[in-house]
Amino acid sequence: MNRQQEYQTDLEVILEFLEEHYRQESRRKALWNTSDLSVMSTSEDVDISREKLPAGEHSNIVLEKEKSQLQPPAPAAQQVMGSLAKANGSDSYKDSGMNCNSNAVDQSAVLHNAPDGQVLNALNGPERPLTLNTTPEKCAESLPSITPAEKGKKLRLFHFMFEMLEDPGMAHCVSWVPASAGVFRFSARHKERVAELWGQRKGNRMPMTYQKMSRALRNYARSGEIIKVKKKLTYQFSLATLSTLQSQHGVKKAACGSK
DNA sequence: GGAGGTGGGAAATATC
DNA sequence: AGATATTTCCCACCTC
Repeated sequence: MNRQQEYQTDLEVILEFLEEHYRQESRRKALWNTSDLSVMSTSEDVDISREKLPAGEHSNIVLEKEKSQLQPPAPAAQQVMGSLAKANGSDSYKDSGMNCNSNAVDQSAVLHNAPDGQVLNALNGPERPLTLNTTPEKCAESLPSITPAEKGKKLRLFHFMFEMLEDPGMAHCVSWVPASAGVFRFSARHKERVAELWGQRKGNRMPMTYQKMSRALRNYARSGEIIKVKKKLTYQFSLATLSTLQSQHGVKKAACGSK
Protein backbone atom coordinates (compact mmCIF):
# COMPACT_ATOMS: atom_id res chain seq x y z
CA MET A 1 0.00 0.00 0.00
CA ASN A 2 1.51 3.34 -0.97
CA ARG A 3 1.26 6.56 0.93
CA GLN A 4 -1.59 7.95 -1.10
CA GLN A 5 -3.63 4.80 -0.59
CA GLU A 6 -2.94 4.96 3.14
CA TYR A 7 -4.18 8.54 3.24
CA GLN A 8 -7.22 7.50 1.26
CA THR A 9 -7.94 4.71 3.75
CA ASP A 10 -7.51 7.10 6.63
CA LEU A 11 -9.92 9.51 5.02
CA GLU A 12 -12.44 6.76 4.45
CA VAL A 13 -12.28 5.80 8.11
CA ILE A 14 -12.66 9.41 9.15
CA LEU A 15 -15.59 9.87 6.81
CA GLU A 16 -17.26 6.75 8.11
CA PHE A 17 -16.70 7.87 11.67
CA LEU A 18 -18.11 11.32 11.03
CA GLU A 19 -21.13 9.95 9.20
CA GLU A 20 -21.83 7.51 12.00
CA HIS A 21 -21.27 10.20 14.58
CA TYR A 22 -23.68 12.53 12.88
CA ARG A 23 -26.30 9.82 12.47
CA GLN A 24 -26.05 8.86 16.11
CA GLU A 25 -26.13 12.39 17.33
CA SER A 26 -29.10 13.41 15.23
CA ARG A 27 -30.99 10.33 16.34
CA ARG A 28 -30.06 10.92 19.95
CA LYS A 29 -31.42 14.43 19.72
CA ALA A 30 -34.60 13.12 18.16
CA LEU A 31 -34.78 10.57 20.92
CA TRP A 32 -34.42 13.21 23.60
CA ASN A 33 -37.10 15.25 21.96
CA THR A 34 -39.54 12.39 22.16
CA SER A 35 -38.00 11.20 25.46
CA ASP A 36 -39.90 7.97 25.36
CA LEU A 37 -38.14 4.75 24.49
CA SER A 38 -41.31 2.76 24.39
CA VAL A 39 -42.72 4.60 21.42
CA MET A 40 -39.58 4.55 19.42
CA SER A 41 -39.75 3.09 15.98
CA THR A 42 -37.61 0.24 14.82
CA SER A 43 -34.47 0.70 12.83
CA GLU A 44 -36.37 -0.04 9.66
CA ASP A 45 -38.42 3.10 9.66
CA VAL A 46 -36.19 5.64 11.31
CA ASP A 47 -32.81 4.85 9.98
CA ILE A 48 -31.57 7.85 8.11
CA SER A 49 -29.51 5.69 5.92
CA ARG A 50 -27.17 6.61 3.21
CA GLU A 51 -29.10 4.27 0.91
CA LYS A 52 -31.80 6.86 0.71
CA LEU A 53 -29.45 9.37 -0.80
CA PRO A 54 -26.94 9.14 -3.56
CA ALA A 55 -23.64 8.39 -1.87
CA GLY A 56 -21.91 11.58 -2.85
CA GLU A 57 -24.86 13.74 -1.98
CA HIS A 58 -25.18 12.12 1.41
CA SER A 59 -21.54 12.53 2.17
CA ASN A 60 -21.61 16.16 1.19
CA ILE A 61 -24.64 16.89 3.27
CA VAL A 62 -23.23 15.05 6.22
CA LEU A 63 -19.89 16.73 5.93
CA GLU A 64 -21.47 20.15 5.67
CA LYS A 65 -23.58 19.49 8.73
CA GLU A 66 -20.66 17.89 10.48
CA LYS A 67 -18.48 20.85 9.71
CA SER A 68 -20.99 23.22 11.22
CA GLN A 69 -21.36 20.95 14.25
CA LEU A 70 -17.67 20.72 14.79
CA GLN A 71 -17.07 24.45 14.94
CA PRO A 72 -14.45 25.27 15.88
CA PRO A 73 -13.01 22.32 14.06
CA ALA A 74 -9.65 22.34 15.68
CA PRO A 75 -9.01 20.31 18.84
CA ALA A 76 -11.78 17.76 18.88
CA ALA A 77 -11.83 17.13 15.17
CA GLN A 78 -8.09 16.92 15.00
CA GLN A 79 -8.02 14.42 17.79
CA VAL A 80 -10.66 12.37 16.08
CA MET A 81 -8.61 12.41 12.92
CA GLY A 82 -5.47 11.61 14.85
CA SER A 83 -6.97 8.74 16.75
CA LEU A 84 -8.63 7.26 13.74
CA ALA A 85 -5.61 7.64 11.58
CA LYS A 86 -3.62 5.97 14.31
CA ALA A 87 -6.15 3.22 14.65
CA ASN A 88 -6.20 2.67 10.95
CA GLY A 89 -2.58 3.26 10.19
CA SER A 90 -1.07 0.17 8.60
CA ASP A 91 -3.00 -2.04 11.00
CA SER A 92 -0.67 -0.87 13.70
CA TYR A 93 -3.36 -1.11 16.35
CA LYS A 94 -3.88 -4.69 15.36
CA ASP A 95 -0.38 -5.89 14.76
CA SER A 96 1.12 -4.28 17.80
CA GLY A 97 -1.35 -5.99 20.04
CA MET A 98 -2.96 -2.64 20.61
CA ASN A 99 -6.61 -3.33 20.28
CA CYS A 100 -9.73 -1.26 20.25
CA ASN A 101 -9.72 -1.22 23.99
CA SER A 102 -6.23 0.08 24.19
CA ASN A 103 -7.51 2.70 21.89
CA ALA A 104 -10.30 3.42 24.26
CA VAL A 105 -8.21 5.85 26.22
CA ASP A 106 -7.46 7.87 23.14
CA GLN A 107 -11.02 7.74 22.02
CA SER A 108 -12.37 8.58 25.40
CA ALA A 109 -10.12 11.58 25.39
CA VAL A 110 -11.58 12.47 22.05
CA LEU A 111 -15.06 12.02 23.41
CA HIS A 112 -14.31 14.19 26.36
CA ASN A 113 -13.26 16.89 23.99
CA ALA A 114 -16.10 16.33 21.60
CA PRO A 115 -18.55 19.16 21.10
CA ASP A 116 -21.32 19.22 23.68
CA GLY A 117 -19.71 16.31 25.49
CA GLN A 118 -21.15 13.98 22.90
CA VAL A 119 -21.08 10.31 23.68
CA LEU A 120 -20.97 7.78 20.91
CA ASN A 121 -21.72 4.50 22.55
CA ALA A 122 -24.02 5.21 25.38
CA LEU A 123 -27.57 4.06 25.07
CA ASN A 124 -28.45 6.07 28.12
CA GLY A 125 -27.39 9.28 26.48
CA PRO A 126 -25.67 12.17 28.13
CA GLU A 127 -26.49 11.20 31.67
CA ARG A 128 -24.09 8.31 31.43
CA PRO A 129 -20.84 9.23 33.10
CA LEU A 130 -17.92 8.89 30.80
CA THR A 131 -14.76 7.59 32.35
CA LEU A 132 -11.33 6.99 31.01
CA ASN A 133 -11.36 3.43 32.26
CA THR A 134 -14.45 1.98 30.75
CA THR A 135 -12.92 -0.87 28.83
CA PRO A 136 -14.52 -4.20 29.65
CA GLU A 137 -11.23 -5.66 30.79
CA LYS A 138 -10.49 -2.80 33.14
CA CYS A 139 -14.02 -2.73 34.43
CA ALA A 140 -14.05 -6.48 34.93
CA GLU A 141 -10.77 -6.29 36.77
CA SER A 142 -11.82 -3.56 39.10
CA LEU A 143 -15.40 -4.45 39.83
CA PRO A 144 -17.34 -6.95 41.81
CA SER A 145 -19.02 -9.27 39.34
CA ILE A 146 -22.61 -8.65 38.54
CA THR A 147 -23.46 -10.31 35.25
CA PRO A 148 -24.24 -14.01 35.27
CA ALA A 149 -21.04 -14.55 33.40
CA GLU A 150 -19.06 -12.75 36.01
CA LYS A 151 -20.85 -14.43 38.87
CA GLY A 152 -19.10 -17.60 37.90
CA LYS A 153 -21.39 -18.61 35.11
CA LYS A 154 -20.07 -18.69 31.61
CA LEU A 155 -19.69 -15.39 29.83
CA ARG A 156 -22.33 -15.23 27.13
CA LEU A 157 -21.95 -13.55 23.83
CA PHE A 158 -24.88 -11.19 24.26
CA HIS A 159 -23.46 -9.95 27.56
CA PHE A 160 -20.18 -9.32 25.85
CA MET A 161 -21.95 -7.50 23.01
CA PHE A 162 -23.74 -5.31 25.51
CA GLU A 163 -20.45 -4.51 27.21
CA MET A 164 -18.95 -3.52 23.88
CA LEU A 165 -21.93 -1.34 23.10
CA GLU A 166 -21.70 0.42 26.43
CA ASP A 167 -18.03 1.11 25.94
CA PRO A 168 -17.49 4.47 24.19
CA GLY A 169 -14.09 3.28 23.13
CA MET A 170 -15.70 0.59 21.01
CA ALA A 171 -18.03 2.94 19.17
CA HIS A 172 -16.06 2.68 15.98
CA CYS A 173 -16.40 -1.13 16.06
CA VAL A 174 -19.99 -1.62 17.11
CA SER A 175 -22.58 0.95 18.13
CA TRP A 176 -26.21 1.41 18.96
CA VAL A 177 -28.61 2.54 16.28
CA PRO A 178 -29.77 5.32 18.55
CA ALA A 179 -33.41 5.85 17.67
CA SER A 180 -34.15 2.15 17.82
CA ALA A 181 -34.38 0.31 21.10
CA GLY A 182 -31.81 -2.43 21.35
CA VAL A 183 -30.69 -2.24 17.75
CA PHE A 184 -26.97 -2.25 17.15
CA ARG A 185 -24.74 -2.31 14.14
CA PHE A 186 -21.20 -3.42 13.47
CA SER A 187 -18.78 -1.25 11.60
CA ALA A 188 -17.97 -2.84 8.28
CA ARG A 189 -14.36 -1.93 8.81
CA HIS A 190 -13.90 -2.98 12.41
CA LYS A 191 -16.40 -5.80 12.87
CA GLU A 192 -13.58 -8.34 12.89
CA ARG A 193 -12.04 -6.53 15.85
CA VAL A 194 -15.12 -7.21 17.97
CA ALA A 195 -14.94 -10.85 16.99
CA GLU A 196 -11.24 -10.98 17.85
CA LEU A 197 -11.94 -9.54 21.27
CA TRP A 198 -14.73 -12.03 21.82
CA GLY A 199 -12.40 -14.87 20.90
CA GLN A 200 -9.73 -13.50 23.22
CA ARG A 201 -12.21 -13.11 26.04
CA LYS A 202 -13.34 -16.69 25.66
CA GLY A 203 -9.78 -17.86 25.36
CA ASN A 204 -10.49 -19.68 22.15
CA ARG A 205 -7.66 -21.58 20.56
CA MET A 206 -8.63 -20.48 17.08
CA PRO A 207 -9.08 -16.80 16.26
CA MET A 208 -12.71 -15.74 16.25
CA THR A 209 -14.01 -14.19 13.08
CA TYR A 210 -17.04 -12.04 12.39
CA GLN A 211 -18.54 -14.85 10.35
CA LYS A 212 -18.35 -17.29 13.24
CA MET A 213 -19.50 -14.73 15.75
CA SER A 214 -22.45 -13.74 13.59
CA ARG A 215 -23.39 -17.42 13.41
CA ALA A 216 -23.48 -17.45 17.19
CA LEU A 217 -25.54 -14.26 17.17
CA ARG A 218 -27.99 -15.85 14.76
CA ASN A 219 -28.35 -18.77 17.14
CA TYR A 220 -29.90 -16.32 19.59
CA ALA A 221 -32.83 -16.00 17.22
CA ARG A 222 -34.03 -19.38 18.45
CA SER A 223 -34.07 -18.30 22.07
CA GLY A 224 -35.19 -14.81 21.08
CA GLU A 225 -32.44 -13.01 22.94
CA ILE A 226 -31.13 -11.31 19.82
CA ILE A 227 -32.80 -11.16 16.46
CA LYS A 228 -31.31 -10.39 13.11
CA VAL A 229 -32.55 -7.14 11.65
CA LYS A 230 -33.00 -7.16 7.91
CA LYS A 231 -30.20 -4.75 7.51
CA LYS A 232 -26.55 -5.22 6.88
CA LEU A 233 -24.47 -5.92 10.01
CA THR A 234 -27.43 -5.03 12.21
CA TYR A 235 -28.92 -6.99 15.09
CA GLN A 236 -31.43 -6.27 17.82
CA PHE A 237 -31.71 -7.29 21.46
CA SER A 238 -35.15 -8.41 22.50
CA LEU A 239 -36.79 -5.98 24.88
CA ALA A 240 -36.64 -8.49 27.71
CA THR A 241 -32.95 -9.15 27.16
CA LEU A 242 -32.24 -5.47 26.83
CA SER A 243 -33.99 -4.52 30.04
CA THR A 244 -32.20 -7.32 31.90
CA LEU A 245 -28.85 -6.21 30.56
CA GLN A 246 -29.60 -2.59 31.30
CA SER A 247 -30.54 -3.29 34.87
CA GLN A 248 -27.41 -5.42 35.34
CA HIS A 249 -25.33 -2.71 33.76
CA GLY A 250 -26.98 -0.14 35.98
CA VAL A 251 -25.83 -2.03 39.06
CA LYS A 252 -22.35 -2.32 37.63
CA LYS A 253 -22.25 1.36 36.77
CA ALA A 254 -23.27 2.26 40.28
CA ALA A 255 -20.48 0.05 41.58
CA CYS A 256 -18.08 1.76 39.17
CA GLY A 257 -19.17 5.19 40.30
CA SER A 258 -18.87 4.43 43.97
CA LYS A 259 -15.24 3.40 43.62
C1' DG B 1 -18.74 -12.62 -12.02
C1' DG B 2 -16.79 -11.72 -7.53
C1' DA B 3 -16.89 -10.20 -2.83
C1' DG B 4 -19.11 -9.90 1.23
C1' DG B 5 -23.08 -10.65 4.13
C1' DT B 6 -26.74 -13.77 5.49
C1' DG B 7 -29.11 -18.11 6.88
C1' DG B 8 -28.96 -22.38 8.59
C1' DG B 9 -27.66 -27.53 9.16
C1' DA B 10 -24.70 -30.34 11.59
C1' DA B 11 -20.92 -31.99 14.20
C1' DA B 12 -17.41 -30.78 17.62
C1' DT B 13 -16.06 -28.73 21.83
C1' DA B 14 -16.13 -26.62 26.44
C1' DT B 15 -18.36 -25.91 30.59
C1' DC B 16 -21.65 -26.55 34.18
C1' DA C 1 -23.62 -38.33 31.63
C1' DG C 2 -26.55 -34.93 29.92
C1' DA C 3 -27.72 -30.19 28.96
C1' DT C 4 -26.37 -25.94 27.34
C1' DA C 5 -23.87 -22.60 24.77
C1' DT C 6 -21.17 -21.83 21.73
C1' DT C 7 -17.55 -22.92 17.96
C1' DT C 8 -16.38 -24.53 13.61
C1' DC C 9 -17.19 -25.90 9.02
C1' DC C 10 -19.71 -25.79 5.10
C1' DC C 11 -22.92 -24.69 1.56
C1' DA C 12 -26.48 -22.03 -0.69
C1' DC C 13 -28.48 -17.74 -1.53
C1' DC C 14 -28.73 -12.72 -2.04
C1' DT C 15 -27.20 -8.05 -2.88
C1' DC C 16 -24.11 -4.66 -4.41
